[in-house]
Amino acid sequence: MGAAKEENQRLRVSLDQIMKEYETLQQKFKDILHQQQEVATAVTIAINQPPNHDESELVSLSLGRTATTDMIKKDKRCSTPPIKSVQGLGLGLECGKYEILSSTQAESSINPSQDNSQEEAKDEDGETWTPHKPQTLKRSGDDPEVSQQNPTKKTRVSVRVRCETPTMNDGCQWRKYGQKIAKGNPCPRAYYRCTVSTNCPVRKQVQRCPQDMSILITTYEGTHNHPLPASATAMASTTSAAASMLTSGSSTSGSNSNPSTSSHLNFYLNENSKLKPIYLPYSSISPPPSCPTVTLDLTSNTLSTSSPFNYRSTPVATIFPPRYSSTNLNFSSSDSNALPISWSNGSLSYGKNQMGSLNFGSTQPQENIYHSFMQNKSMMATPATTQHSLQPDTIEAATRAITSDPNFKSVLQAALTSIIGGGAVGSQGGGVVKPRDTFPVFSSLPLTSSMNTTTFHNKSVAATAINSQAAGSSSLLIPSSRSKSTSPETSRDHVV
DNA sequence: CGAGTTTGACCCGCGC
DNA sequence: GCGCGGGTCAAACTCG
Repeated sequence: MGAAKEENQRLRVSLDQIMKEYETLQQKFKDILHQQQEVATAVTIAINQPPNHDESELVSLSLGRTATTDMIKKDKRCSTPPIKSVQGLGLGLECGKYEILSSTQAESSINPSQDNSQEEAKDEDGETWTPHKPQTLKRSGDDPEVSQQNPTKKTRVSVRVRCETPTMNDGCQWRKYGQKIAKGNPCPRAYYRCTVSTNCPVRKQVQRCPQDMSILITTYEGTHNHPLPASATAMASTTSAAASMLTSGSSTSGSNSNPSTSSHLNFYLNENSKLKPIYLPYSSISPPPSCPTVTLDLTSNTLSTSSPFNYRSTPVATIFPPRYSSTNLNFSSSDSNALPISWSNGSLSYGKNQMGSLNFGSTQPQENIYHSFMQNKSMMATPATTQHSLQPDTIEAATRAITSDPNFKSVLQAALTSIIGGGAVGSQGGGVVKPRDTFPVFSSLPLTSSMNTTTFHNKSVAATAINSQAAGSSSLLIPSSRSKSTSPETSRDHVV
């Protein structure tokens, strides 16, 4: 948040400066024009210098705003700096709108992500994993580099979630084709392939985390070559966004201090600033280094009952079918209109109803909350205690690192907006964040007071919120020991 | 009976 | 070249 505020301040200052220069230039231009009018005849001046031409030239100084000419006309001779400053600030806050707009345009015109192109080249010319493939603008210099690094490597997306069921319902149809006991993990690894389409190349591996049996690790690989069910779009979007992050943002940082060490970006959906990750850089499920992997870690295992947001203490019933436990990751849809998407992995769930509202809240009954809480507490005492605790400075450095990565921001933005927007994109006008169930990322936003009651007319607003939040929220933390020193070029695994 | 699961065998890449 | 381990195949089996 601090970084975002500073950036806002910088933008505001620069905008003010530009506006002053603009006014100065305008005044000079007026003077010149006036002098010319005095020297030349009134008729020739009127012909050679039509006012519109002048104004159109001035538009180019508008710092990338939409810069309608009528606005220039309004400002033409009487500048209104305060209003413009607000506009300029609004520009910064609404950059997500611009990006989403651009990405929407990109969806129809630009070939999605690098990994998709790789997979399409390798597998088949199927559809992309998701229409909500995030597009990070202006990173053309990155992707070719990535493609050179991994010309034929498939990008995997691993999702870690607390789930009691053997497999999580992500909306797709899967057929199990094999099972293997991996070395170092007593839990067997199951292999599934997508059966929505007969020749769909997408496969997934499901395995329990050896350190914490309640954690289900699902690794997706490949790109669907068929339209996805609505209930599967969210997961697909998320995973593809994460994969895109890996492929797009993996060439920006410097050298890796430890090439053999995977780089992990831990995105903890957690309201608690104290990070207690279950952090398994060398889990046996980790694929070989030849396969870059993004890990979506949704196993946030802390629960702060004193949290001001308290989103877990406001259970939202009937968001997902009751047959799923509180630790279930559920993308199934029990209603064609409603799309109950609940990542109720003990700390996060979200759902979108017909109104497109967004619930980042617990869906579990109170007694389950207690059990989950106790479970989480116990689990915090076992594997989490083996993790190194983060110092505030490292958290700050990590936050700075993560916020300095535009690829991550855009991808995270796209991922979350794809979830938030879901099927309502363009049709239902977005969602409403419920104040009490507000996802912690939203909660600590400076815009919270308005966002709590504001309909997301554009999913990008939420994306911008996420994006802004990424600048300093305690919900978004990185173990700095890795994020600072590792390079995505040589690090293939990313825990998000 | 068809669809899905199980499970041993097989293939293949990688490290030594 | 060999062994190991991950990934896949496919026949047998189960279930609705």
